[in-house]
Amino acid sequence: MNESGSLCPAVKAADIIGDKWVLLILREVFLGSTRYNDFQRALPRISPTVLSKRLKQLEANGLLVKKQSPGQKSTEYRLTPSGRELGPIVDHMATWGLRWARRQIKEEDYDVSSFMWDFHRTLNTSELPDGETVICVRFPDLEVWDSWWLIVSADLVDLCTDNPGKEIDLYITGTLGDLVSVWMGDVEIRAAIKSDKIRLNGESYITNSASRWFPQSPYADVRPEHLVDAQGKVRS
Amino acid sequence: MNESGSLCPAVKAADIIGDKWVLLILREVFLGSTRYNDFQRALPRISPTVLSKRLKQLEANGLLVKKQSPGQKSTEYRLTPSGRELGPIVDHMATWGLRWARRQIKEEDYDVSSFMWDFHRTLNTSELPDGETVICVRFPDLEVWDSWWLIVSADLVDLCTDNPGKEIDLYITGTLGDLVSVWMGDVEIRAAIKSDKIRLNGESYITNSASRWFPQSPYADVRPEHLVDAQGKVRS
DNA sequence: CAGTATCCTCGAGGATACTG
DNA sequence: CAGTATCCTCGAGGATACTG
Repeated sequence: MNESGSLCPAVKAADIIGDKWVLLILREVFLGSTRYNDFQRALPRISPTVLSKRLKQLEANGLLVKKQSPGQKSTEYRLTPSGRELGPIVDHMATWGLRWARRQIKEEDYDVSSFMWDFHRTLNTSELPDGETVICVRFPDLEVWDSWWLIVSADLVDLCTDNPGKEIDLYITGTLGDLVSVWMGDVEIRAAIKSDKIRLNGESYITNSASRWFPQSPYADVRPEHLVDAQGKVRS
Repeated sequence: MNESGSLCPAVKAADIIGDKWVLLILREVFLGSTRYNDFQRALPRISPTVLSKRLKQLEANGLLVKKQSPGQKSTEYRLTPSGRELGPIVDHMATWGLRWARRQIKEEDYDVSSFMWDFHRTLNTSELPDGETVICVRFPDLEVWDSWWLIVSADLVDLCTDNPGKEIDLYITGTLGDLVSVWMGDVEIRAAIKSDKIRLNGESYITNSASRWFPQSPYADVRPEHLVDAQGKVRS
């Protein structure tokens, strides 16, 4: 971006904001992130190099300013008036994504690693018993990365691809597609269990409360149709 | 784009529209372009490969549909409802560009070839005499591409980088920066001539009417401040 | 905490010629 | 007219380790 040398304002604007990461970084800023590590944490696997580069570009293009937080040594990225005026674009993009891109998501987009990352982040720990719960997720349809372990405590969910060697409290078994369907809210977990798409093996006090702790996308209950009516804003 | 495999709608949306060419192609569609060659003509040097690829992606992502025009053999790209909903984004982007990106345009963006391309497209031929007028533009500050020829007739302006060997009716001489300033509307042509930034040599009936035929950006008279008040829409 | 440095790969895209 | 095919280059970005 920014190398086209065009004198047309629209082309220039497309140069500046026509980039996936730029859009997502701006969205994070509007959602409240201000620091380098905020972005790194929030953005799915952006590399430090690319994040650094994009932040510099956003600064050079006058959408963000970098400043020291008063009294502290941490640096903050803040929106300039010019950047702030992109709010409607970012907002509209997120709304549009909710209304349309959801249907665009196809089987080939199901990447088990990013799914498991989302999955482990959205587990409702408060509905699981106190103490440590160890969950093993198994995908019989996959040849590699077919087993994952979640070590759940009150405030932390650890995701492992290697067997941690602990006693397993619960096994979740199902194809990637079926687990995604439930996670996305297209199929209810109870229905998936009933039709034997997903199997839960473990203590009944865990399996019986599945509909309360089973992870779901933040957008799972936002059906596109609802969104249209409600004109809802997007929060991640 | 589209390879991230993310299940987050906002990321998916950024994947789909977070691309310079996608944004510019959509803008063209909103401005009325429907055919491959329309886009090729309107978009500054998009290569046929990239244009073809982006159109396919836009189709695959459900923003455009490709169809045969009835009774004819030409194919048209038309907006789907999903694509149509991106109108506000494209509109806002163009407005934003007008308000902010104009100031972002820096000396290093001045590429003489793209400037001359814009320059030759915006020459007001109707204010020049009937018949052929040959104009030579010279940039004393450039070492390469320092001379350009425009062969102007009523309905056609030809841009050449080689001396066509015709008799020159008018010489325009000035630095790239000064010519850009006038073209962008930051400096009036009469003022530039008065201060000797730009020199016109030729028949007085041409030089005297410079303010009528001298090329200007379509955005030259849209001062950012005006745009704020008027909430104007962008037309290229 | 907020990045930079380094190395490496691969694929995007430019140029050009060609085609139903 | 609406693209495709081919070839080539170069630079974007991933991974990883390191730093004031």
